[in-house]
Amino acid sequence: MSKRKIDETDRRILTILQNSGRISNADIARKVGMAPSAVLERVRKLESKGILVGYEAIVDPKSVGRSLTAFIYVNASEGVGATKTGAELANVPGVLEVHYCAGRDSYLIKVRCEDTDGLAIMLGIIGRIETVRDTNSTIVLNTIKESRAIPLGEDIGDGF
Amino acid sequence: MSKRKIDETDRRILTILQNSGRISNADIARKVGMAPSAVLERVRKLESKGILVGYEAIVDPKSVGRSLTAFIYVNASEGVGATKTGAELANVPGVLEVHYCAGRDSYLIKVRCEDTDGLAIMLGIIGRIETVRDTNSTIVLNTIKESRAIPLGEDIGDGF
DNA sequence: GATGAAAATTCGGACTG
DNA sequence: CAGTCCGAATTTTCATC
Repeated sequence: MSKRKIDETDRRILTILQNSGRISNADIARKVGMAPSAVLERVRKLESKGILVGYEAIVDPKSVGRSLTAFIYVNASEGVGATKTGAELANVPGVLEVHYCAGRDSYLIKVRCEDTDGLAIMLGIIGRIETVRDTNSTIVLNTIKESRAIPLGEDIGDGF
Repeated sequence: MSKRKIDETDRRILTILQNSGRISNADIARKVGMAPSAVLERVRKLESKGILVGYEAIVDPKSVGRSLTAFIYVNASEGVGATKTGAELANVPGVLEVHYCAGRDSYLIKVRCEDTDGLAIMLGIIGRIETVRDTNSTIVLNTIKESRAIPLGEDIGDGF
């Protein structure tokens, strides 16, 4: 079995890639002070181990007519362990995240649409899912930070 | 002023990059059936227009000791328009998203930590921010979908 | 589209724990 | 010896015309 832990070099590579996913392999090598071939080997290994899952370009939502962000609690009437509602929610266009949450017995989803009219349309689509009982929306006025980059300082990711 | 609207080719390029941000320019060109130079020119233009904001590698949170995702409503006692609390929240390690929300007069933040102990530590840090009144946490049991990729079908991104 | 420069990729061999 | 790194050779891509 392969080692589970990643070392300091892996952390540096991952941090670089999290912040600029399209940087060239040669540039990563320069930054970490290693040969490009060695860096590439590590990246491939991180990918095959499932640590590096993928790469996403970040599109400005406002530029493509998705100015409004909202979080919606979706209360579902399905048996514990059922995942049908979650899968259906995930398929609704504009639904970016679907999380099943403790306590509330419901899903928390993150959506993007053009405006409040678009949100109303989405809520209509969601409300028409058979297992959905009701929804509770929170509209985002202003996003201060939005990232997927996980801090990888050795003190944080590893230490406790 | 440059054109605000993006055309079908831009949408195809953006969709490809959203799903595989590290694909080579030549491969994009093959997929859209254009010359690499033309594709590169479009990508550069999308970047300079602020439509393509950046590129992120996606790291599996569980692989780096961040298995627990939680959403926290943070109630702040600050004047309308003040952004200090939001900025402070954004600086807390493990806080990935900070949204200022309508209605609740509070921030909704998304955090990742190792476990419930780590969450307790984060809540302590957040609670120590002067303007923070109280917090309300929702722990994620299971994430069905999590993406930043915005659907760019012409019907959706453009049509209404 | 062509062309020189740069980068990605492959692979054998060396070094290390 | 398994894992990692280097460096040279080859293929591919990039950037500029």
